[in-house]
Amino acid sequence: MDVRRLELLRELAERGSITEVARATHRTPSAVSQQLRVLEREAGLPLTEKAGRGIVLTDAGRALARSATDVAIALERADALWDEFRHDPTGEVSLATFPTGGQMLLPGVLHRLAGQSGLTLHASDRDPVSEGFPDLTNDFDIVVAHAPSRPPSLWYGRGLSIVHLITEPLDVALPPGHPLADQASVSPSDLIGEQWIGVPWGYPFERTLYDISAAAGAPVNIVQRFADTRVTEALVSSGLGVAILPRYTAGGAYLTSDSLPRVALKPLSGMRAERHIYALMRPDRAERLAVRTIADLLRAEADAIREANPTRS
Amino acid sequence: MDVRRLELLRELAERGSITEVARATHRTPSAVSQQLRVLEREAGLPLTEKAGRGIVLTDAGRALARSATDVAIALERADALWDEFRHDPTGEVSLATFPTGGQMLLPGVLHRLAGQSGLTLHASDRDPVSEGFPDLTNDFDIVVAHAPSRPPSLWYGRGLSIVHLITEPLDVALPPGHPLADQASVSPSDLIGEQWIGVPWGYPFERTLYDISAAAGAPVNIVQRFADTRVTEALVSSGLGVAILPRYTAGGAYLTSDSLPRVALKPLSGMRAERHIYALMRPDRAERLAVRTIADLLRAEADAIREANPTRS
DNA sequence: CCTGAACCGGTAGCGTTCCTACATGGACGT
DNA sequence: ACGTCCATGTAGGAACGCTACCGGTTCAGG
Repeated sequence: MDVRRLELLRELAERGSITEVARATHRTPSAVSQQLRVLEREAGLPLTEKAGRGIVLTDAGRALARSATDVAIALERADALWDEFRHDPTGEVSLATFPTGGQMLLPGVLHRLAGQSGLTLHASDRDPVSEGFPDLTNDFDIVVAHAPSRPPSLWYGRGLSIVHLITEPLDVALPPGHPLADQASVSPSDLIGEQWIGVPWGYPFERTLYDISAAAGAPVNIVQRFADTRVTEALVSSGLGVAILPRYTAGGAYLTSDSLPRVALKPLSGMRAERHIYALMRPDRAERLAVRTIADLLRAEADAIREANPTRS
Repeated sequence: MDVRRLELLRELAERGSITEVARATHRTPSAVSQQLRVLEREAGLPLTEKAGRGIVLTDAGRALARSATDVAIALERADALWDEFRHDPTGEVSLATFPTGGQMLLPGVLHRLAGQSGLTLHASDRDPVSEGFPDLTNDFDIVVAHAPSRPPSLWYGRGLSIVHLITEPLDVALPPGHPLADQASVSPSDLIGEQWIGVPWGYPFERTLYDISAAAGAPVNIVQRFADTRVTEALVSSGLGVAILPRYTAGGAYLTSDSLPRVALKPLSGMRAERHIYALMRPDRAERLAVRTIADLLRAEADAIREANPTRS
């Protein structure tokens, strides 16, 4: 039983097709197929079965793939151990984040990282359009994701390592001269009749809009829908409506001219409106010293942001 | 970082010399040396250093070897998992035991095993002369050992898997017509003045003789010393002295003629006299389904023996 | 119904890897 | 000083895993 073969089985379990595994591991599909065939012969029972054009794992195959994860974890832990012996968290770490998460965390992380030479972070942003955001952990060491509720139950089933980074309040963004802008906080009933700048269907903050609607007992009137909070913020700033925006990322430095007015962020009273930001990692990758270092930096930066913003719920 | 190389490092940590590792893994010393050299180059720091004719591991080498154990455990667990999927605890298990341990447990275990075909047990006995009994775990899947005290602290340091099988009382063996043979139990002071059949220096029960001597406040008079309990028992049976014998193994069926009288076993009162019997396994080997099956049989047989002998402490 | 796309699997051949056989060199004991 | 033991180099051979290429199957669309 070879570890490399087990690793292939594991990739197959996570990616679902031999071609995808081949692409991810820089091999030919034929090579992958051959190795899996050898593994199956060693196992003595079928690990895959045909399903249409592709194949699916049998129960035995899935179980074996799970144990392959434990092997990978032990291996990466050994790797990390001797990295520690060299005091050398060197290497490359890839990171994917949703846009506002990167905006909030990456500047600080990269500044902290400037001290640590030899450790390079390749970050890129992805739109959290699809529900398959956790799938990115197959291709990135760290995936910064967010969810409205505390434990994203869907993620646990995949055995992902989950690090909670920060809980970010979702505020109501108002134009500067808005009547409600003088209040310390606004309640859902205050907002009846407002025009809303929302997000596209299925996007993150939609749930909060529903909650407001339910709490106020009146529908929210969504006149525009944008995925990019910069657009939303520009519209709110121009007095075209109100919106839900995350507290630590809205009102930032991305307005082109300093003379332009910003938005007023007001906490929502009488209801819970927040999003939880997590770092997701495949458990084997989470063992790498370089990955753990970056994860620690992310958490440190998130803590700094939380402390710099006094709680005014 | 290859698993096979890590495994070699682990073997080196346990066996101490490249030649021994080569012999154990059916390779040439040169091959072992080459692979360790590659591993060292990958690690980027020295794993071994010369010591006289041989080599010793550096601290880093030992640490890496420890993590290699975790990898081996994960691998064996995967192996066992798919054995379970096939409902097939097949394979060969090697076992080493001290003589009376084998006498007590092996007949029952082998009978129980007769039902399970495809699983073969290769057992052999070793004299527990040396202190290096746990070293046998390198060459045997299961080592049945005994110790006078509860947790043999020396064994824990090696990270061995330890399964407690049974606590066997150590009784006083008396000739059938001996004056004390009518009592339910005998105390150390009862035994003052007796002639003892002991064990060679450093052998298991010697400590109990010391304890008796201390409790009685008088020295014990050891006139003969034998390692084999059959000899001891034959002498006691002939009225040539008394001895300490383990309750479940003494008085057995190994007297040649049925007409010969046996010995009377009397519990020692007023002091603790017992030995603890354990199954020792290297943790990776302990994961194998076949090994676990045999270990379970050992424990079942030990439980049966304990229940068949009512406690009359 | 036929065609094209997507995917899995088989075969031949090549490159890499890892082992053996043999030889070298240092450390220890007699 | 010599033999022994142990680790470690070098050359060659065998095995393994990959690529390139081809065939078979399934499914969607005209």
